[in-house]
Amino acid sequence: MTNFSLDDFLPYQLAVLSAQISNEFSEIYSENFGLTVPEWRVVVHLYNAGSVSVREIQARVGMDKSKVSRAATRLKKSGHITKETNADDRRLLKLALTTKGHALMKQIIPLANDFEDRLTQRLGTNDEPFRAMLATFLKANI
Amino acid sequence: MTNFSLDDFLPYQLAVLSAQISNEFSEIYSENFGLTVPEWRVVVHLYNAGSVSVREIQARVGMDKSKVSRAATRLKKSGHITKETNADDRRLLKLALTTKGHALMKQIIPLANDFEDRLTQRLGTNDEPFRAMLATFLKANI
DNA sequence: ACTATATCGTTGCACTTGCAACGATGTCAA
DNA sequence: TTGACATCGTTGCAAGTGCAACGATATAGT
Repeated sequence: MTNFSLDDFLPYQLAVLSAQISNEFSEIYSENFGLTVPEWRVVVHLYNAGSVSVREIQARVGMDKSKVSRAATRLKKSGHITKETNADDRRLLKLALTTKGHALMKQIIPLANDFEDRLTQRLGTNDEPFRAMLATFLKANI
Repeated sequence: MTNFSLDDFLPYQLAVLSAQISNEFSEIYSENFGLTVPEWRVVVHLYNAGSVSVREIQARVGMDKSKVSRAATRLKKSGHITKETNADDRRLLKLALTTKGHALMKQIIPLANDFEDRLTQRLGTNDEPFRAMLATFLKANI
């Protein structure tokens, strides 16, 4: 009697869609540059925000601080970022891109933009309401 | 010069949105019924499809077969499903809900529907184009 | 100055994950 | 029938995850 179709269930649909897209995109920065998803997020945020703490990245990109910390450790080892302690508050770190990290971003950004263009075409969501909904939701939930 | 905002990047937006929703919904079946996400997906599919193999679940709900296998092991231990070998092809399993598993679904379905209603209200996506896009994309990519 | 409390980033731990390899079973061609 | 190959579900393993606990540092009240 009671019917329920997983295919039509919005949380499931979003999960599948998101996982699919995330996998496709991660191939770009994984295969070409050896980055993981958390590393990618950290690098992007540093590119935008300059020198920031682990805590700030955690708050802004929705990752646990241990995830940020470990991504930062790997990124430092690979030479893409530096880690200094903040002189004003020595509990804080100052993460920042190195020249190498910056060069990396310069390479990835065009690829990311291309990917997004192709994606919006595929989804047919170049029109605004969908994107506006996403932006509103994200701002409301961060 | 080259600018790039993670907040406006569609794959990132979808990932955050999906993770947020998935966490919220998983609280329902996790706290109330002790299910994990893979277990939930297996149970739902069995509820719809009756008796099916691991392979079929893997194909239909987008999970690795090891994930399905482990979820099935846990679900059998908790008494929600049975595992028999298919007599016609003894490589295959026949997974099926027990009475207990069926009763579980009867309890969860209303909660899932309520959750989805509240979610579509929150997102303001009760209108069709967004859902149609999702459905089209999923069918095209499975 | 001193104690209690809060915050920051790291780490230990148990758990999950994806992937490859495996044994078991089935298929098909010679 | 036999042998080569494909498919199914499970498992070993390395890596990633969330969470709690920790040491180090800062803040506030007395």
